[in-house]
Amino acid sequence: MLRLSRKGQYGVRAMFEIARGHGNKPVPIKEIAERQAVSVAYLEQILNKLKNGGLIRSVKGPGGGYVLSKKPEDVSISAILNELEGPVAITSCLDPEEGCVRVDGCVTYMLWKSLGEKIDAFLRTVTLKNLLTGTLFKKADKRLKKSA
Amino acid sequence: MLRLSRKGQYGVRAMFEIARGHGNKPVPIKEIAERQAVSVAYLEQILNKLKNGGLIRSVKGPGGGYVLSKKPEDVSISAILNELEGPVAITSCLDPEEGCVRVDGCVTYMLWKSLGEKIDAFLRTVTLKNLLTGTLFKKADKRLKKSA
DNA sequence: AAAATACCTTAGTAAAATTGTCAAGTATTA
DNA sequence: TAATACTTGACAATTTTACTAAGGTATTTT
Repeated sequence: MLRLSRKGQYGVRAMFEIARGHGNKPVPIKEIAERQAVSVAYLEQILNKLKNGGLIRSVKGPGGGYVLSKKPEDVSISAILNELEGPVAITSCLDPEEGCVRVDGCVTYMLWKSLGEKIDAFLRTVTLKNLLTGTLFKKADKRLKKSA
Repeated sequence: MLRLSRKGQYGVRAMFEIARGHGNKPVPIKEIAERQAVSVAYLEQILNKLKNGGLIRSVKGPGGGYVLSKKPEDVSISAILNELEGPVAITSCLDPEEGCVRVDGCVTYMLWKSLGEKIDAFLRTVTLKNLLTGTLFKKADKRLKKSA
């Protein structure tokens, strides 16, 4: 249950690939597609959304490709998934576009809302930098080093 | 993103209805269906799964219905959703039945695994009792009262 | 200038998952 | 023994996902 769509997964991995090239040359879409074994055409749709969201910029022409708009440590997984799939909304009544039908006495409303907030809070703490360095929990790691 | 299926939502609400009658008479399926505006036939499938999972028992004959197998405080949301939809598996590579294809260097593996664990940890802390009393965060509430 | 490279956009579509319905039962008790 | 209530399996409608296809635009190197 609660599975993330492949689009979201591809998006995060694509952002990771672009982040790897941060500071160097732009990363061409073809290269990303090969690494992920996804078609260029499909990846284009995904990167297009991320571009419209301002997370990446594109450089046209030979030698072109995609570049991060911000530093890797300033791009959270939450931001990426938000752009691709909208906000976390465990139930439709929590979706800003749909809204709750049965207003009266929705006992589970708070449950799903809380869960959604927990999830997003976690995803906001993880950035591309964390993926690059392999340290998922920055603060936890620092604490460990201090106490060691 | 990360939406829970209606089956899961109905299941939790149905368990809530059954929990409300805990200690009294069994709750007939017809009553649950009316409260939730779902067909009896569909609800039957859901309750059947929950019954096979040992979360509820059924009482046949006139005056019969469904009863909780355990006390409300011993039934977590995690247990309910697990029975209906299997374990939390953000990606297919984390699904026990599918497994990971690209074994080498899956940078996002830990990310999705950690997220899944966070989610399940939260859902294990919330029980039907919490829904009944309206106190989602038992411990947090107690702390607040103490410090007040 | 023109050819090559690479991004950009929209429309459509096949497969899979979801969300149910329907029919024909079986078990229990007033 | 009739009424109530649960049980099971098949299957159909709808929606979502995960793409493919096709044509276009922008930039740079030669």
